[in-house]
Formats: sequence, C-alpha cells, structure tokens
Amino acid sequence: MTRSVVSVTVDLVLLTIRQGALQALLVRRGIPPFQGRWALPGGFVLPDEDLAEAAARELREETGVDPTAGHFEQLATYGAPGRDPRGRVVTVAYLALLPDLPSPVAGSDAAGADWRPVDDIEPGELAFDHDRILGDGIERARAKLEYTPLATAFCPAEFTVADLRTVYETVWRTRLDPRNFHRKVTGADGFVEPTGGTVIRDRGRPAQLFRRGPATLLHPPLLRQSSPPGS
Amino acid sequence: MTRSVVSVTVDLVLLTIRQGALQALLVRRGIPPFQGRWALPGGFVLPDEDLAEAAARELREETGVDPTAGHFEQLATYGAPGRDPRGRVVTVAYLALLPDLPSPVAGSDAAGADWRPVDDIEPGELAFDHDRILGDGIERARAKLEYTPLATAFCPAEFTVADLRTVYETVWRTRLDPRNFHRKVTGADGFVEPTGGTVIRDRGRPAQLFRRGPATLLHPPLLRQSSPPGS
DNA sequence: GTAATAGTGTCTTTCAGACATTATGTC
DNA sequence: GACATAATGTCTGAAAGACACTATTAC
Repeated sequence: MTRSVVSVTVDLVLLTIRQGALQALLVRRGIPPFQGRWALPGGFVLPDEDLAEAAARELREETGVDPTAGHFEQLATYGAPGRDPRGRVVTVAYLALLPDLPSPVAGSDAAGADWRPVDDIEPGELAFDHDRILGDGIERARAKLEYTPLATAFCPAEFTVADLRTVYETVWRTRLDPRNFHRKVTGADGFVEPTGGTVIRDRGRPAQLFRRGPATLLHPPLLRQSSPPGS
Repeated sequence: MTRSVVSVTVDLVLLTIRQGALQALLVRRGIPPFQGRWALPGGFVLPDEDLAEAAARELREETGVDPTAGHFEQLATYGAPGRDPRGRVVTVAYLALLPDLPSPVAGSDAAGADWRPVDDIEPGELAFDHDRILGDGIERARAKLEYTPLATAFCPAEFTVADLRTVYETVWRTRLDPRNFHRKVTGADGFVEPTGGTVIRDRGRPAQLFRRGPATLLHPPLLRQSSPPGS
C-alpha cells in the first residue's frame, strides 16, 4: 500500500459583521509562497494537536479571541495535489462566526491582518485556493442561518431583536419585515431569552435585550427566499 | 514553524437500503491494527490524487460501483492524535448514498465485506473512531433528506412514489401518510419527473414511474419532526 | 407637538396533516 | 365479486406575509 506523506494545515474562515457589512479576517502573507498576498489565517497542525485544537489556537493567535465567544465548526477539507507549491499540503478549514470584537487582530503574527467586507474581495485576490474556501464558508453561514439560531453568534452577549434582524439582512443581503421578524424570533422555542433589560439605540421606544436561548435548531426555520416586502 | 507530517486516508460511509433497512458497507480488516475487526472501507490517499478522487477510487474498489450512480459528498475530517496506533493519520470521510446494488461488494480487496443494518452495529464494534464517523454520516443523511432531494439517490434510475416514501420511512424510522407524501413529492418543483411508464409491484393499481428531477434543494422542505398525527 | 423605533393585533393566503373518495390492477 | 395499492379531492388548523395600530423614547 502506497502511503502519501503530507503536511496538514488548518485555515480559518472568520466572519463577523462590522460597519453594516459581512466581513472576513484576512492576513497578508509575510513569507513565500504568495508573499504579500492576502490569505485566510491558518497554520500547520502541531504533532500532538487535534485538528479543532489547532484551529482554536490559530484563532486565539490571530484575533486574541476565545473560540467560545461565537460559533466554531469544521467547514471542509481541501487537498488537491497542486494547491500548495511547497508540496502536498492538505488543509482542514474551520468556520467561525464572531461578534464584532472590541480588540480584533491583536497579537497577530502575520505581516498584516484586517477585516475585509467579503463583497470587496476580488476573485483571484487570495492565495492558494482560499477564494473557494472563503466562498464555501460564506455559503455555509448563509444556509445555517435558516435552520439554526446561529445568527446570535454574530451578536454580543446581549442584543435586541433589531440587532438580530440586521444580522440576517446583512448576511442574506435582504430586507425583512421588522414586525413579522419580531413575532417569529420571539415565538421560536429557545431561540432567544429576555434578559429583562432595555436599551435605546438612537431614537424611539427602548428595545428589550435578549440573550441566546438553548435551542440548537430552529423550528420552524426562518426561510431566506420568502417574498421580500414591497416587491 | 513546526510542521506536522502525517499520513492521510479516506474512509467511506456507504449507505443503502436493502431488505427494508438502512445498511452500511463494512469490511473486515485483514491486517493490523484492529485485524479481524469490522471497519469502514477506506485507504491511503495516493501521492498525486485529490481527496475526492481517492474516495471515488476506494468506492470503485470496494463496491465495483460508479460514484455517479448515487450521491457522493465529503463528510468531515478526523485527526485526533491517538486515533490510529500506527502514528498520526488524518482521515477525510466521504458519504455516499447508493441504490441497492445488483452486484455489491465485488472486487473488494478486504478479507471480507458486507452490508450491515446500521441498527445492528454495536457501539464499539468498529475499528478506530469509525463508530463516530458512521454516526456522523447517518445523521448527515437523515438531515439532508429534509431539505434536499437526495432520497432519490437511494433509488434506482426509475422508481415509484411509494419507493421514495419507503426511503424516507426507513431512514427516518417513521410512517408517512402515503397520500400527503404523494402530493408533496409531485408538487415540489424539480423533485421528480414522470417517465411515462408504470409498474405493478404486488397487487393494486399500477404506479407511475419517476426519475430524479433537476432540483438540488427542496422548497418547501419535507420535515421530519412534523407534528405526529393525532397528538 | 413631530419623528423614529419597538412591539402587538388582524387579515388573508398558503400549506401541512387528516382522511374520504375514486381509479385500476390481481385474485 | 373481494382486496390491495395508486392517485385525487376536501376539510381544518397553523403559520407566513402584509400591514394597521399602539407604545415609548428624543427632539
């Protein structure tokens, strides 16, 4: 039996919502190959490290953030023979959905790191096959908002219904009816729980604050392609 | 930077419906480690092979079946440091949903290979962490039947609505109302297309034959946990 | 007061689930 | 004829989308 000896890396698709846009964390590569190009953060898996451990370590190194702050899951694995000029490198990609962090990009060991709106990332701009990995991560996130309560991972510990609606509208690039959205979110079992507090964002009536509920699946789901209001 | 040099394998969760039960293909290991134990089919990725290619090759070797016959997708990757006593082995698992094959388990290079009802596989019976991989594959299959038309992957090229219903009932371990199921399946856009032919299974009115439609997502989805009748 | 946002209630349509009824075959 | 399965139709209740209306703040 012919064994193939390869290197294994983890790459991170880190998504957050900043300034009203879905953004991904990219790093500028300090060393060849693809030196100077933007890429997903990531690195080699250490000899005695589990894959998720390696991804969590990279997340801490790149953002200074605890992986438990948002949501974290394995995305997919990419191992085409020619994807890395250094040789056979198989990468296990992880997807994280994070709240807008107070101190992002701290302690990064890359030449530069920045949040970039995903719509501004040009096709072919990223190193390796990171274009495709990022695209797969975005699509996974979009799909998961429909039937899981993961939109709350983009929010801080306490948030309003309007905050949560903004998450959906930003990720899906749609408008949702605020009144029907409120009814669905507060009606779905275990989606959100009131904290009792309220907050005033700009003008208007104070909004109730909520925290994440215990549900892991949404019943019924919030569907993406429902007819948008006014169209 | 410390690189970890590891071996990479692919493992296959092959699911089909035989004799009214959801079954998985297992092989009996002919060599250590875990010699004589049941395991998922799989093997090492060749030096110039993409991951999906390696999985498709193993599928052909183990079952003699073309991967295009059913459905084929990457499942997940498992790389805990101690999962293989031979050293660091990361495995990329693939999931295939296959119709009941006329010549299963042909050309297998394992000591033995057999379809086994998934409910008869004891916890801890399988080698490595294949218990968990199989469980993840089954759960993925169950979930995907809800919002994709992949149940047709378990059927031959032409099938009846009752055949398709049996797939759902077997995978989900439920009963579905034949009349409502018929209405939903024939009403969902692109799920199935009539071939014009009919067939008589046992007694009763001849059933129309259908083939798979072009849809890749089901709108609306067929939900598993819908309120059970009379409760 | 006006403007703005939060939240509730109501109406209509659509669709899921329950189940009667008809259609077409074997025996 | 009886019996079995396939397919269609009808009824009811739940939920989605549209949108009127009330509540509570800033100005």
